[in-house]
Formats: sequence, structure tokens, C-alpha cells
Amino acid sequence: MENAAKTIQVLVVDDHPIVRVGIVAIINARPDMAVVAQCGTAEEAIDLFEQHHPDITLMDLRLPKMSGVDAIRTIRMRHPKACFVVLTTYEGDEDIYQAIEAGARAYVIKGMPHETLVDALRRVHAGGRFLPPMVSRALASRTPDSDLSAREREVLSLLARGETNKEIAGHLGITEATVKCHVSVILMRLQVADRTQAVVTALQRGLVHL
Amino acid sequence: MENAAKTIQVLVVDDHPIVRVGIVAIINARPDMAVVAQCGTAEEAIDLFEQHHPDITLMDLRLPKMSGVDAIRTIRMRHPKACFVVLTTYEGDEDIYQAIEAGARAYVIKGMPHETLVDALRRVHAGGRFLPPMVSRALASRTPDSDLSAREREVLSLLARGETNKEIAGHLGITEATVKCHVSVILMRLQVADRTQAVVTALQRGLVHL
DNA sequence: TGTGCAATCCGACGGAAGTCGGATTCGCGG
DNA sequence: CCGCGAATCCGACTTCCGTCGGATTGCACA
Repeated sequence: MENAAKTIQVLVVDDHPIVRVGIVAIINARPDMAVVAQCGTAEEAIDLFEQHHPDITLMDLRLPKMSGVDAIRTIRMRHPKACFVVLTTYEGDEDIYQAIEAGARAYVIKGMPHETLVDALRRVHAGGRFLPPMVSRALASRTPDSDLSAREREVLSLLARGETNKEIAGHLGITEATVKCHVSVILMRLQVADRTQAVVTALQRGLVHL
Repeated sequence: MENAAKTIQVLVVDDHPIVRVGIVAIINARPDMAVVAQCGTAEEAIDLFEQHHPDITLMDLRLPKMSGVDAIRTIRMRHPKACFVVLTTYEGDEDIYQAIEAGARAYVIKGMPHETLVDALRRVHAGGRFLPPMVSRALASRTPDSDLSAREREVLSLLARGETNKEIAGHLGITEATVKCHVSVILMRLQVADRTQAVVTALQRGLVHL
């Protein structure tokens, strides 16, 4: 049988080299875990997972090109038993929800004590989960109406670029009146009064980026 | 006289413990430099500077409560010869400008190779400066009109909260018409067409936060 | 002194934004 | 089959936003 004290093999994915150094130092300082590989992009992460089959993949969500969530989805497509711990600077609740949905078993925020990260890794390896109270609260703040339809998300992203209703109508090939209707629905779902507030809350909830 | 090979004493300020671990590991791995202290807030940074008088203070800008720029200003008030290297996740050009203005001698972005950070520290300690091309470009994108008056910044921050002209007028004790005028000036200075675009560009340039 | 410039303030007009009511399509369960 | 809700679409009405023209203050500089 397996030895219960076998070290936990971790793959580290983060686009900031400095952060990677910190994570690697923290993990390798523990006797029961070790970093087997590291990289800075989602594409490399997929390759490295195939090579090393780590026990846990520690994944940042905001990466250049392909996102961390997409990497998780891709890897879990072929390896449903793969374990993921998300480590990110605190973003909105949408990122968290997407990550959990994609199969992440823990969500740790940069700027927490080292022990939090280590705890999360150990609990996940033991088959458990780990969500800090701050994350749980963010998830609880998701009202049922807050999920937008595909079309509405499309409109919202154009809104966040500062486009007018007429411009949005041109891009989507629909009437300005229709765009206004979508905008109204978005305002209701986000519980805000006008398009500017919609953009602000969408940004801080992570519904759109930049 | 001083020994030219004397190690560079560095104070590290960053609110993310994980990032601090990475920075400390990188610096202490070089024979010519060493971390003498570290902390996660601007207030602690001021105290630690008084205690250790480091050669260089490596400072993150986005900190809880007091900002890194304010910490730089406070310390340089009493120690004009203090050297600062700013290390931050890439924000807008406003942060960069403020930091340079406050007396930072180098600006390094997280997510660059380790050697960049080490280079910056060595050059600054040798009396030089260090600005990555990305930062220089961001500074160059600052048009002369882009600096707003105090009143306009005030209006902009309320804009970014999603307030209407009437609400802003109420908060500032002026007429809605006057608010509209300020908004128009802001739009011109930021070179955008409407308030939503103004909020978006203000956020990505770091003129306002959140 | 006075002239120029920037900041702050206000009122009135045209256009954009948001609300309301209504129509169509599609899928889902009775 | 029919009803029902959700998503998508549109037109007319009201409110708000942004522009324009104009006025005042204060400060710098000749």
C-alpha cells in the first residue's frame, strides 16, 4: 500500500516569477510536500501536468492568454481526478465561482499567512476542501439573479469598453432599442441604477476584466 | 573609507507575505545584498526605517490604510537621502508618476525575471536609476492636459462610485449644472466621450482605485 | 495695473440613456 | 396540445447627460 507520509507533489502555476519563488520556498520548507514543476502560463501548465501528474496543482487565475480557469477545465477533461488549489490576489466573486465550478477544491488569497496555503494543500490532499471566510462571504453575496445570459454578458463587456448603445447595436447587428432593453435587464440583475455603476460593479465582481 | 563590496542593506515592504518570501529569497541569494527587515504596512515601514536605516527600501505601492507613496513622502521628509525602489503589480501610469515624484529611483514590475529586480537594486545603490521600457512608455503616455485640478479629481472619484450628477452636486454643495461642467472638462482631459469611458480609463490609469 | 489664464460657477438646448408596454420565438412540463 | 417562463427583439415616452455660451474669482507675469 501507499505510505501515508509520502510527500505531496505540487505543480505551481503563476505568471509572476517573484511569487513563484515565494511559493516554492514555502512549500519546499515543509517535509511533507514538494514542488515538482512550475511555470507561468496555462499552456505550459497543461504540458507539465501531463509530464508529472502532480497530486495538486496550485493555480493562479489571471494568466496571460489562456486563463487559469480554462486550464483547470482542460486538464480535468482528461484527468477528472486532478486536484486544484486556486491562489490569487483577491478578485471578485465571479472568478471564485468559476473556479469552484471548474473543479477547484480550495481557494486561497495571496496576502494571507503562509500557514493558510499549507493548510489548504494538506486538507485538499486529504480529500477535503478549503474556503477562507472571505471567499465564502463573496460566494454568499451572489444573488440568484446575478447570472446574466450570454447575450447580456456580451452587452456588458461592450458597456465596460465605454461604448454607447448605438455602437453596441452596430457591433451586435441589432437595434438600439434592443440594446437598451438588454442594458435595463443588466441594471436590474446587478441591482444598480445606471450603466456607469454597472461597469464599476462588474469590474469589482470580476464579471469583466480591464 | 567604505568597502565597495559591502552588502546592500534592504528593507522590504509588501502586504503579501508570499511575495515577501519570494523577494527575501531572491535578495539573500546574492552575496552583495541582504534583507535587514520586512513588513506589510506603510506604518511599520516608517518605524523599521528609523530602526535600521537601510541603504534601499523596496516598497509596494498598494498597501492597506496608508499608501506606499505616502510612506515614501513621510520617510523622505526626515531622511532626504533615503533610496526607494518601487515594486508593484503593473498599475496605471498615475501610480508610477506619483512614486517618481515622491522620490523613487526605480520602478520594477512584479512578473519580471528576478534579475531585473536585482539589477534595479544594484544600479540604485550605485547612484543611478532604473525604469523598465514598459514604465517609460506609460510615463510617455501622460499628456500635459492629463493632470486634473483638485476639484476635478474629487468629481472623478464620485463619478467612479457611479453617482449621478445630481448626487455629486449634493455631496459637493454645488449646482448640477456646475457638476456637468466639471465632468465635461474631465472628459476632455481624459480624451473620452462619456462618463463611463472616463471611469474605465481612470481606473486603468490608476487615477482612482476600486 | 491690467491682461491672460485657469478654476469655479451657472442656465438653456439637443441628444443619449433608461423605462414602459408589447411582440416573437423557443423549450419545458402539465 | 397548451400554458408558461425565459430570452431576444422593437417603438414611444420621460429623464438624464453632455455641449455651448457666458460670468465670476484669484493668481501670475509683464
